[in-house]
Parts: sequence; C-alpha cells; structure tokens
Amino acid sequence: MTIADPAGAALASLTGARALVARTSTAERVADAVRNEVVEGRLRPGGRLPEQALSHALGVSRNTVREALSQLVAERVLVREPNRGVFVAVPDAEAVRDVYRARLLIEPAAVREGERADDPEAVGRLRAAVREGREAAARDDWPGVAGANQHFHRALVGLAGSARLDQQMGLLLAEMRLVFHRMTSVREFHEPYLDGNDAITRLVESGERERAAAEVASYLRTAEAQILAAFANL
Amino acid sequence: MTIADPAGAALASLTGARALVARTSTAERVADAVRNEVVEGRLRPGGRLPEQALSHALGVSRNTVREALSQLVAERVLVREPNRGVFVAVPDAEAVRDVYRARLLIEPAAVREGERADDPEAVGRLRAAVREGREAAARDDWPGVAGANQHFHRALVGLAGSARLDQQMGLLLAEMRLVFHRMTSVREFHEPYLDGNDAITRLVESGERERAAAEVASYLRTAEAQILAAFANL
DNA sequence: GCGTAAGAATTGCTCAACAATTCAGCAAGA
DNA sequence: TCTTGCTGAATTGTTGAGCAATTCTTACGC
Repeated sequence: MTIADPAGAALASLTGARALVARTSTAERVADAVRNEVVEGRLRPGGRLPEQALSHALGVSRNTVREALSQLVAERVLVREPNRGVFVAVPDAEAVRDVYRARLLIEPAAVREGERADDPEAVGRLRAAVREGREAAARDDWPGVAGANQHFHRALVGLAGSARLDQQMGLLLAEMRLVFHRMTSVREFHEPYLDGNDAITRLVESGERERAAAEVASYLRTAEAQILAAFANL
Repeated sequence: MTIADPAGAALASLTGARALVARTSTAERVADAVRNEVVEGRLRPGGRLPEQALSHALGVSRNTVREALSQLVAERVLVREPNRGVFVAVPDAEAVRDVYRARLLIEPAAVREGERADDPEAVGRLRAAVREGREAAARDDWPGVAGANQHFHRALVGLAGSARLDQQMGLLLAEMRLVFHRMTSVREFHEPYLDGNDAITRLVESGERERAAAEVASYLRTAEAQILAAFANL
C-alpha cells in the first residue's frame, strides 16, 4: 500500500460493506415479518400458522414460507408439531424457570467480569436504555417500557463483549416476550424496574461491579418469582 | 388413574416418547449427516457444499437440502454467501476470542452457582467424561480424548440445569471443533487437560465450588492462549 | 351419546423450471 | 502487462405443481 496506490486503504475499508450490498433473501424477510407479528403480540401464543395461508398472504411460495418457518422454529419462537403444523410457542412455567436459570448465570457474570464493563460505549447503551424507558413511561407507553427493559438487559449482556452471547440473549428475550403476552398488566410488571435499572446503571458507571451484579441477580430473581406467580393463577 | 385402568400410568409416561416415535424429518437427518461430516473433519473448513451435489449424494430433493443447510448456517457450522453458496465455516482468531469470552462467563458461573452442582447425576457426568478421556488416552485415541473433553465441558454447563444453556454450549463446542481442525497436534493440545479435568471434578465432588470455578477459568484462559498462539503462526 | 368410517385439509417432500447472479475464460484495448 | 468488456456455463434463489401420508372434520350408524 504505497502512495502510488492511494485507493488501497479505502478499498480495504470496504470489504466489510459487503453485507450491506447483498440484500436480504426473501426467506429472511418472511422470517422477520412473522417474528415481528409474534413478538408484537399480533399472533397469539398457541396460534397456528398454516403454510398456505402465509404463502398467499405474503405473496411468496410455500417453499419459501417453509424455509422461514424452520428458522423461527430453531429460534424457539415457533413450535413444529410433525404433520400438524407450526404454532406460536406457548412457554410454560418450566420454560420460564429454564430461561431464568440461564439469565441468572449470564447477566450477573457479564456485569461482574465483562471485558467491556468499563467501556464508555457499552455502558452508554445501559444509560440509553434507562432513558428510553423513562421517556416511554412519561407518555404512558407501557409496551415501550417493556421494549426498553429488553434493551437494558441486552445492554447488560453486551458488557461481556461477545457477539455469540448477544445473539443468545436475543433469543432468550424473544422468548420472554411470548411469556409477557400470556400475562396481563404489562404496566404493573415493568414499571418497578425503571428505578432498578437506573440504580444498576449508576453502579456500573461508578465501577462497583460486584454490587451491580448482585443487584442484577436480585432483580432477576424477583422478576422470575413474579412471573411464576402470575402463571400459577392462570 | 385407578386400578381399573392399570395401563393409564404406563401410557401417560409414554407421552414424552412421542419425539422418539415421530422419526426425525428428512431435513433434520440431512442436517445431522452434514454436521457430522463437518465436525468429524471429513469436510474441510472453507470447503464448499453445492446443493445439487448434496441432493444427489444423499438422495433427497434440493429443497430439503436447502432447509438442512439453512439450519446449519444458523448453527454457525456453515456460512452462506448470497448467490455463491454455503461453505464450511472458517473460524478466525476473533471467533476464538468471542467463543472464549462466552465460555469464560458461562462455565465458571455454572460451576460456582449451578443449581445442580451438587446433584449426583449431574456431577456423575463430569466423572464419566473424565473416565472416557482416560480410556481414550489409554488406547491412543486422541480424537476420542478430544471428544471426551467436549463432553466434560458440556457436563460443566449441565451443572447449571438449563436446557437452553446446554444447547448454546453445544453450538459453541461444535464451533470449537472447527477450530481444532485448523490446528495440528491434536494430542499435544488435549492431553494436558486429562489431569486438569480430573482435578476440577474432584473439587466439584467435594463441594469446593469456588475453587473449582477458578480452576475452570484458569484452564479456559490457558486453552485460549494456546489456540491463539497456534493461529498466529499459520 | 359414542365410536367410527368416509371426505377434506394440511403437511412433508419431490420434481421441474426460470430469472438473477457469479465466475472462468478469452478477446480487445491502453 | 494490466485492465476492461464480453460470453457462456454453472449455481443459487424462488416459484409452482403435484403426491403420499397424516390429521382433522363430519356425518353416519349403533
């Protein structure tokens, strides 16, 4: 890379842009559309997704629909029952316990030992999620608060600095959204965490990672108990 | 469920066997076959997997192959390049670091806080993996030692008692097998861990979870450094 | 009311086709 | 020599039709 080749550096910096050039495949877009319908709650847990209906509704072939559905089954957003079809997953109490066992391991550890726990950018995402939640609450947008809450926990795991962990947490949180759809009173559930998240963020910002991790664990345990209680009388 | 209905209990206990009866779908079996070829090293990292060739070789339609390949792409075993095809993943140094960031968070935490860390069955799996490794070493079966090593780390995560975490670790370990295929000297790499795994298992068995977790973290860091060093001069 | 057997609908999978894209090779031009 | 442009072959992405197997529905007979 010499001065005689001034474009070299610029070209090298473009290699990463390949992903932007290649537009997403149809199957991927179908998967995104269906996933959205599910996590937004427009498709109820337990609801059925007939291939032909989707094919017609989205204007793509049944094979493409099939490919998209398989992907969502792998993500645990949908469940496939052989020869019967795919359904929106209906998480049960055991699923909740399982997810929280995983979260209780990952999230506090990410706060306590995360390599990026003092990286201003990563910590800034915590702060941003807190602000997002407060703003949503200010305009009585409780689904918005719920979304901000998810962003907060995503940011917590982001402190670990592992893309694979981030992705896994995305799946766990998508599953949690299904859980919330089985519950009433979204507001009562999410509102108390506004202050909690703020407190955790402050602890992280001031470097008190051990205490922050303990807070995270405590909040997770509280949330799990609350959800399981709501499931019990259902 | 009365005495007048003696088959009731037996029948009820079979409901879980449905997954066994409903034999796996063709796409799933294709995915298993290809995944095996990859993790066993018969398909080299970077190697290409043309759909038509697979379709012909396995005697299934191209659409079914496609479904299987998509699944494996989601598992990070394969990589899809739009309009070019799917290739066996070639993990780079950054992938190694990412995987170890995740493992360093999950595995020590599972040992330290896992709900099943004193469940004899879960701990027994650790002991079994250690024995498996020693037996493989005794007959100079170094791929066997590598496999036992993976079983050991799987068992470590099993202490957490979360199916979702178990699954995630399965993916991470599959990716690690791809990493090993880029390295020579399987023996030199895996042999030292026979004693280490034994030591960790003893610590878990005697309830010294904090020390066991520290050992796990230490061994993971050593392994990562070793792999990255091997990658450096490649 | 209850089991049951035809009939309809859906899934799992295959086959064939076609446009779009990539790629190797080659020829023309600077 | 190196780059550019073109052409043809191969592969992917997607579609559509079709069929056996399974499940669901419904109407029937007892």
